[in-house]
Amino acid sequence: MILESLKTSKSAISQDNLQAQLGDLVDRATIYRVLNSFYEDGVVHKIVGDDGKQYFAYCRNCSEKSHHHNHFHFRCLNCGKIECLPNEMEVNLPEKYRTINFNGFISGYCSLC
Amino acid sequence: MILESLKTSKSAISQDNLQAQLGDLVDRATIYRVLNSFYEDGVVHKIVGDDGKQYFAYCRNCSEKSHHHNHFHFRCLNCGKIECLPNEMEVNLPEKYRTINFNGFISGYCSLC
DNA sequence: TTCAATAATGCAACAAAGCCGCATTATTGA
DNA sequence: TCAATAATGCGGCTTTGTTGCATTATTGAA
Ligand SMILES: [Mn+2]
Ligand SMILES: [Mn+2]
Ligand SMILES: [Zn+2]
Ligand SMILES: [Zn+2]
Repeated sequence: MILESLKTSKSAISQDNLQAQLGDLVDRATIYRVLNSFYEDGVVHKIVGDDGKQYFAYCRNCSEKSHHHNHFHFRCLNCGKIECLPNEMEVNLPEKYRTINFNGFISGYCSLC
Repeated sequence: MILESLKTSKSAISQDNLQAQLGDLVDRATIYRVLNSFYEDGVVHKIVGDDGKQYFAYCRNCSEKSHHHNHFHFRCLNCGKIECLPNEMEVNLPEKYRTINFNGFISGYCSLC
């Protein structure tokens, strides 16, 4: 059920989001565990929002081995939607620096709000 | 004292960071309040790390009215330093979207680690 | 099919980060 | 000088996320 929600959702979703969908069918801890194992298995990517919360989005344009997650995410301060922005980014790190995790996040107002 | 720490620190710092410097001279809640009022007054900028924590960095290349905070921050997973990366970024938002807050964060390993 | 080994879940507790109300203390300025 | 205002400490509270442990479910070899 969680995988289905992730697949069909257009936006990145968080635990409380899923909890609202599932009610008390599934425990809080289980949702977190499932999301984390999806993340470890490369099924979803994880973003930490500027609200300090973790969001998860189904990997769509990723092959098994090569993931492309260097895009920004947008959160509308009014309607709350979290979107993946299309453009993949490149960031110039200083010499010899190595990226492990990219976390690009912008909050603001979407076209409807 | 908090302002002094922010001014002299080369990296963005968090509450627990300051607490370690100040000991129990200043209460936890007060540190948060001071940091937030600096932020509201445009004295510092605030970044939410991919560890979910808030970091604050003294505004260095900002004028009173125009701030330039569209840069990434880097956290070394080994030594823990948080740096402002020099390059200012531009992100293409979809039509009619408006940016309120930019939060670029990369974690990885620095040149020394 | 059966049943022991393994995995997933629920429940409760816990920790970290951050915020807020309220009483107290400090600062300001008329 | 002292009343008004602001800053602080303390305690409690919420939210987010994790973990230990007992229970339940699933798996797969005999
Ligand atoms: Mn991916
Ligand atoms: Mn600034
Ligand atoms: Zn919106
Ligand atoms: Zn380092």
